[in-house]
Amino acid sequence: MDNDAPPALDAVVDLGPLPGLTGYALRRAQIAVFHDFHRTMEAEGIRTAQFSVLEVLKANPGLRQTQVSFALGIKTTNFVPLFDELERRGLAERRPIPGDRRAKGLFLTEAGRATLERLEKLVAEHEARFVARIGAAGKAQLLGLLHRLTDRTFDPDRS
Amino acid sequence: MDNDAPPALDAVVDLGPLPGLTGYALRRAQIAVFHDFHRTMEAEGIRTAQFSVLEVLKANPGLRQTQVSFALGIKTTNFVPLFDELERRGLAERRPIPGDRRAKGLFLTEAGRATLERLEKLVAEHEARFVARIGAAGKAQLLGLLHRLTDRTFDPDRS
DNA sequence: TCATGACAGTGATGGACAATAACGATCTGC
DNA sequence: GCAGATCGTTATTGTCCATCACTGTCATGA
Repeated sequence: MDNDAPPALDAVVDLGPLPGLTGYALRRAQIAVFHDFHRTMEAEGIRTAQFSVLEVLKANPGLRQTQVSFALGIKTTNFVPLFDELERRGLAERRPIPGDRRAKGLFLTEAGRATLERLEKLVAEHEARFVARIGAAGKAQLLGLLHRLTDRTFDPDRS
Repeated sequence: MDNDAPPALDAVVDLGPLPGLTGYALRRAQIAVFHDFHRTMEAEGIRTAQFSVLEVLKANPGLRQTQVSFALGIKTTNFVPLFDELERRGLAERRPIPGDRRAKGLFLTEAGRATLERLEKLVAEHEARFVARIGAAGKAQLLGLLHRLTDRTFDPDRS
């Protein structure tokens, strides 16, 4: 008897202290949520960072690149190709800023506004799936805790 | 009159619906926590994935690569160089498994065990910083909520 | 006025991390 | 003993984040 058990790839593995670590739990949850987000947005071909840029543009038309990328915690360097893509797809655009020829103001296009409306519906459904899991109260609690964690954990920036 | 105000790079920017989205809040928190982790581990030169592997090995000596990577949600493909590095640094090792010449069992070395003990102290301090922010009860709540979010959001795997 | 330094945006590049495709060696079941 | 699955590996690709170096523009003050 006794085969030594064919190793069962999904055998129960003791993760030790990992499940009790904030960072580990956060990472797993973030992966799960983003995975759902990506699947939700698959048809539209929009990724998280792109979506967040569109939202910021909607709320603050005319901001310069520096401001948008700073607000979202994206290096301006990396922001460039990200926005290039949005511009290439006709969802947003750079316009010259009257008083400063270095800077460029960022705006949604009409197509961008329309697209964003569709996206927001999808995001609402996406979000609803999580509320279904933890309840509205749970979500409120979660957001509160996360904000307390995030808020100035370290100084965010350029020295 | 009226200068149009020098744009103030950290001017208040309206993030629209983003702060209310689970995924956005999670991402920001995760970045903050990992940033702290990286700074904490900087001296030891250990990254999150490596740490998690070491912990799993400590809790389950002799597991095969497939099992460890599956348990941690890492593709075996990507697991290889990760473990190579741990082996190169003498913290862990692959050993042949008696009944199966394809498979390799993974173990901590003595050095690995010693290192891990130091790491765990650092991680405890790291963790304590967050408990200081949200309290022990807050952390318990947070972990509970995160687990409920994570747990089978989508089917976890291959296929 | 013009030289210097700061600033906005861009390009090129590299590291960490995830995913896919394909392969050699080995095991398993029929 | 052969077909098909499994284990580990290589190679390759794409995304994300970071650093460095550069251009063009501005602002200041000597």
